[in-house]
Amino acid sequence: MNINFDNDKPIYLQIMEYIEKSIISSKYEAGKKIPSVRELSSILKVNPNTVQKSLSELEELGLIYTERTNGKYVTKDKDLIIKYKKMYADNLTDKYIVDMLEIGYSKEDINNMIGGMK
Amino acid sequence: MNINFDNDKPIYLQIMEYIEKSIISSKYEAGKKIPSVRELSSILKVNPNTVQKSLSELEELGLIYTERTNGKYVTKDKDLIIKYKKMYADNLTDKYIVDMLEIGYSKEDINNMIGGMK
Amino acid sequence: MNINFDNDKPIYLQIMEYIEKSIISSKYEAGKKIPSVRELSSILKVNPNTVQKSLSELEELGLIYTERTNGKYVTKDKDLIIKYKKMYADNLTDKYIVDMLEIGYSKEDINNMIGGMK
Amino acid sequence: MNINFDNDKPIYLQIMEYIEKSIISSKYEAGKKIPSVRELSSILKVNPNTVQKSLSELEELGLIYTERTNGKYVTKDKDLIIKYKKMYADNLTDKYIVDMLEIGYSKEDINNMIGGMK
DNA sequence: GTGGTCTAGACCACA
DNA sequence: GTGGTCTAGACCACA
Repeated sequence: MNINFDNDKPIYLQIMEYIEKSIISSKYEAGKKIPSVRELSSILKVNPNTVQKSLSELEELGLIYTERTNGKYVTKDKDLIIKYKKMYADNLTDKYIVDMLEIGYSKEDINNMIGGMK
Repeated sequence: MNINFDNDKPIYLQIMEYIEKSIISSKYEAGKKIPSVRELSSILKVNPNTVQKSLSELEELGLIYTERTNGKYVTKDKDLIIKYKKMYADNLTDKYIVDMLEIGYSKEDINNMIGGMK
Repeated sequence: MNINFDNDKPIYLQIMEYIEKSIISSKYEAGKKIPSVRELSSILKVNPNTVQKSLSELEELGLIYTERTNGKYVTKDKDLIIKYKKMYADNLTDKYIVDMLEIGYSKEDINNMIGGMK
Repeated sequence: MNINFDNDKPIYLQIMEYIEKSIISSKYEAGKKIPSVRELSSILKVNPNTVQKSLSELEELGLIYTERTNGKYVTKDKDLIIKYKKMYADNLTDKYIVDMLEIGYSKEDINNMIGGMK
């Protein structure tokens, strides 16, 4: 479960997305503690400041919260997680379809490609 | 036909992708002249150097070529354009499916979402 | 260890060639860090952007690689360096001989001139 | 006897060199008329102004001269041509040897490469 | 008018 | 401190 960082996007955003995905896919479960900044920074081989920034962003979204001196936790609000999960999937899908239409594929083409992947 | 620049990605890459899409969707046709650096830079409201960089990258891919003092043209090689179009669509599709699977959707879920969009 | 820039050739190409020569002659050794963009630009008295462009070209050749926020390094692939060295020498030699033949020197003349330099 | 123009060098210089070579190799003979600006520009597929500039430079070197309303001629001074030929060959040879030494070839290596070409 | 190169200099992400 | 991106703007070669 490694990140292959994309040189063309800020690392902190890529980490943020990585953790968001871990939450909405229940890899990090509601209410459970997430790895410490130090652990994450050593796993991901990035500077702790960078991890810190990613986590602050997620805290603003309400997906994690901090217990002082104790660590950071995934929100207990399962509905919120589900809401973000749905938003995330809808965004992916919309963006995917728009991109395909823009380069000249029809909805039927798309259905065939997706169906063919089964 | 505007670009809404995404702050989290270099502008030159976004322009590059925009023009690549214009080519593989035949908005810019094989062998035809593309707008000059100055035109593009004034349409897109970016510096000519930035456009220049985007176009250099596309030239490296072989999708455009330069006629000295005359302008830049879409490649005449239609097969190459088709190849890039196919690659582009495959990448979008693969990435979309992997992303969806990673956050916990099944292939059936995906088919439903895509089918539902019809 | 200076470059006398030739007015009739883009500076970035001359810098590129200068660094390529430094690498294939092992002045810059495999795997070692090369001077930073800022250092080079101050040594060579050119704009950092110009140096940047030269180094991008070398990166495309695979002769150097970038470590994010850390610096640029000569490739560790010694075979690649040797390959470029051989190519460079072969090109020089071929071009030299063709040029000499074109202006009317025979192979024997050339051998005499080269031999005479000993 | 075509020129493959090198994009990285002014065309007028490449043409100038091409004609200089034609003169010192006696392809254009001493005292003989050289092709007109129009002919050259149509052969080389470049703008007449560009050819004009190349010829002016050669005229400054004394290698050609203009007969008003009649055309341009190679100098009648055969010694001058020989002098330029020798200079040209010496320059090529010096530059070649310096380049090879700089990337780490010995004089012996060079002799072997040149000898091997026989 | 067209592309290409270059400079001065700012600002960003990251260590 | 390190590389990367971007702008404003100048100047060049060539048609």
